[in-house]
Amino acid sequence: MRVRFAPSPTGALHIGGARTALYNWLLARGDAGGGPGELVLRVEDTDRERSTPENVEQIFDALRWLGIDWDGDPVFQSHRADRHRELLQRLLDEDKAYRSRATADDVRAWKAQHGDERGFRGTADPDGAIRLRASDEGETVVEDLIRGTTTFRHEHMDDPVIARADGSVLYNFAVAVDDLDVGITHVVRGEDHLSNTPKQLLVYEALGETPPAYAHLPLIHGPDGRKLSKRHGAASVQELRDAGYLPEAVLNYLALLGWGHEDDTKLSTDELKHLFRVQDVARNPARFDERKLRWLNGQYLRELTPDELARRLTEHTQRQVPPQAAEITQEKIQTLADFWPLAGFLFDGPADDPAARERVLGRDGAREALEQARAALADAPEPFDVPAVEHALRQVVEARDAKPKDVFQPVRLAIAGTTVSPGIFESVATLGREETLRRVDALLDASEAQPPISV
RNA sequence: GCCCCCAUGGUGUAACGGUUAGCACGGGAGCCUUUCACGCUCCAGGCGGGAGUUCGACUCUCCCUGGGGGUACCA
Repeated sequence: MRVRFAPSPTGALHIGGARTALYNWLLARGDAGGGPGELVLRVEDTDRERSTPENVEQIFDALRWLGIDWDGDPVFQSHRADRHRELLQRLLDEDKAYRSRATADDVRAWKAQHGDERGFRGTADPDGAIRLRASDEGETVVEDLIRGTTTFRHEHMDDPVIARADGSVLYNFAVAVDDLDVGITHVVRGEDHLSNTPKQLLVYEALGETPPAYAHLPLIHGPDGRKLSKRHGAASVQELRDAGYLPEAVLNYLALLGWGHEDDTKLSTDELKHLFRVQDVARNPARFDERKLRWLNGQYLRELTPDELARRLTEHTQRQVPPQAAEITQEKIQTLADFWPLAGFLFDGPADDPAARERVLGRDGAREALEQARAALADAPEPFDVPAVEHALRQVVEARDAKPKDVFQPVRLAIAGTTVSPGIFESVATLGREETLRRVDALLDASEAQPPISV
C-alpha cells in the first residue's frame, strides 16, 4: 500500500490537512495495510502565486512536530512540468484532448442553449486551453472506500480543462499523472475532491492506465458548523502548538474527528496504528471542538514525568522551568500555556491583585494568622520540604483553632499575590524559606502602611 | 442554476433490521478539599420530517427539509 499526502503550500497546515496527513500516515505505518506501507509527500505548488518556500517549510515543520514522517524526498509538482507536458502532448496527438478558446462566458452561453445540466462540449481551435474529450455517453463511477459507489453521468460533465493555453497543466491532470507515476495505490483525501474525481478518472482512462483506490474523508467544520477558518480560533497546527497543546494529544484528537473506536477515547499513537481502518471513517462532517482537545491534552499532560513536563514547558515558554515547579502544576493545567498564569509568581514575584488582597486580608484575624504562619515557617526544621511546610502551617491552624483556609489563603496571597495557585505547601516549599519569608514580610509591611478600608 | 455528498443528544462517535440506543467532551447536582484543578458518584439530554419495505426499522428505499462540496485557463 502506497499512499500520499499532497498539500498545497498556500499557508499554514490546517487541521483538516493535518488529519488527512494523519490518516494516510496511519495507513502507511499501521496494521490496516496488511504489510509495510509507504507515505509519499507531494507538494502541489503549481499555483505559483501562493506557493512560497516559507509556506512549504511551515508545512514540513508542522508534520514533523506531529511526528508524521514520510518516505523519500518530497516531490514538488512544479518540478514535474516536463513529464506533464509529455503526456499532455500524447493526449493531443491521440485526439483525446483538444485546444479550445472557449471562455467561461462561452460555456454559460452554451448551457443556456443546451440546458444547465448538460456538460459543455467545445470544438477544436488552433490554440487555447486544453480540454479532455468527455463523451455524452456512459458514466464514470467512483468506488470510494468510505462512501461506496457514486455515479457521474458523462452527459453532466463538461469537457474538463486540463491545461492552460501556455501548456502548464491544471490540478486535475497533474494529480492523476503524479499519483500514477509514483504508483500510489490509495488516494485518501478530503471530500472536497470527490466531485473532481471523475475528471481524474477520465485522465486515467485517456492515458490507458488503471486508477488507484479512493477514500474521501468528511470535511472538518468550525464549532458553528461552517467551514473552519481563522475566526474560529486555532485552526492550524502551528496555532495549536502555540496554544500549548501536546503533539500526541493533537494527534489523538484529530484521529477522533471522523472516526471512533468503540468506547475508547484516549488512544495512543501505537493503538491508533493498530486500530485505524479507512473503511470505518465516518461520512458526515465533524466539528472541531477545542474543549474536548483541552480535556484530552490535560490527560496527556498528567502522564508526563516531571522532567519531561519541565522540558516541554521550558520549550514552550522559552524560560527555564525546573521539574519541581512543573510537577506542582501538573494536575492543574490543561495546556502548556496554562502554566505561566498559574505558576509565574514563583519566578516573577507575586501578582498584583488588589481585590484578592482586600478579600483575604479583610477577614478577621487574617493578619494575625499570617504573622503566626511566618513564625512557624521561620522555625520549621530543615529540610524545608513539603512535609515540613505542611506540618508548620497545620500547627498554626490547630493553634488558632481556625479553618485551614483562614491560614492558607493569607500565605497564598503573600507568595502568589492572588488567591489561585498550586498547592500551598508545594508552592511554599518550591519557593524556599528565604523567599517565602521575604514575601510574607513584604505583604505585612504593605498592609500595615495601607490598612484595608473597613466598611 | 446545475452536479454530487452528508444527516444518532450542544459536540465527537458506537450499535447497523429486534438493545433500557453505549462511550467521551461539555452542562447540572453531590463527594473530596487549602484556592484552582484533578479524581469519584449521580442526573438531564439524541435517532431532522414524511411516506414506504418488513412480523419488526436509527439501521433498507423514495421524497422533503437542512447542512456541505464541486461547478476556474485555483489547488
